[in-house]
Amino acid sequence: MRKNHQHKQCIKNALDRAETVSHERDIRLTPIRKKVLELIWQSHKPIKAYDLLAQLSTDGHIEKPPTVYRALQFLMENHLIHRIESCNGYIGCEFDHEETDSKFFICDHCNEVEELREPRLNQVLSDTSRKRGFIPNQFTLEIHGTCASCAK
Amino acid sequence: MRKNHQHKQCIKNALDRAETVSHERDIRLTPIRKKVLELIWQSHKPIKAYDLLAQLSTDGHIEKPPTVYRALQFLMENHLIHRIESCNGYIGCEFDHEETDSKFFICDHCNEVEELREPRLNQVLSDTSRKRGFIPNQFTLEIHGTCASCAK
DNA sequence: TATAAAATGCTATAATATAACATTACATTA
DNA sequence: TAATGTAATGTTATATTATAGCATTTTATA
Repeated sequence: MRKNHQHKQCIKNALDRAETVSHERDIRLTPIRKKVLELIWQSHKPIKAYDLLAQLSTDGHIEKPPTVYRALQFLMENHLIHRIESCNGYIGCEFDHEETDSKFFICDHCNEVEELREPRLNQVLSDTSRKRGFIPNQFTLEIHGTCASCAK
Repeated sequence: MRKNHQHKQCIKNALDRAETVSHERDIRLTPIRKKVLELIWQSHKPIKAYDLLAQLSTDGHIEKPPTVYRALQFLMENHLIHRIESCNGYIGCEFDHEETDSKFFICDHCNEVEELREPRLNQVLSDTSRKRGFIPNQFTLEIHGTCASCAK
């Protein structure tokens, strides 16, 4: 669990940032998309598509899978969220980046995820690739283990 | 596509190695498990569970999903194959390692996958983790891009 | 051989994701 | 502002990936 962390503010920052980049890029953060983004930001644990679907549904109205998958696709294309492959879940993007990289620490105790931005690491990954004649296009790094709080 | 590569020999090496470690570790490489491993080694592209299932089935007998998923689980637990998360597919393990690391180059043109063993990279990943107070347990790295053959 | 453990067989179903087409909302410009 | 094209959403159906649970068979060993 993250310490020293005002999560309400964290959510607000994320949504504000999303609004900002949407204006900048002239893309449409529609109510559905914004709601999905907000639900994803409720925690720092990856959330699954069908959990989002359940939370989007109300007594009067049950959302259908394509609704949430389309919103997820939009949010991923615009680098506002990432998919955590090893969890089949989705997480808010913590950085304002354009690259498609996806690098995370995933705590197997509390399930929280922390995004990793480390230019030096990207450099090492690039170098390692090129040394092998491989032209990298996207790095997906998922480091499972125990986070600082859980290790105490 | 890999060059300078005698794939029949490559398959044979892999299966021989599997036999050897099975004896060493006193685990049972049963006919089903061996057949699945052999099918996985037919290429260096990740193969999907239901494609394996189809190939295991004959005119007279259709295999059921648990059969293949159990074989896959056994092979993964014993580090004989890896799951490529970003492809929902399975690939033969190219190294004789005990760690649970899973590090790959994945060519988005020919779909071939090459496993990466690079102690220095592991060191960097470990260091980066520990610097953040994260105790790593398993690295999953999937580098998508263009392989040397396809780049020519 | 008797027995326990491991492996396999089998049915059903859960969990994740997309195709295809209809409808509605929005943006642009005639 | 009406006409039009594009983007977004609604809806139904279905594809894909994976596991639970229990019965039966095989294997290892007492």
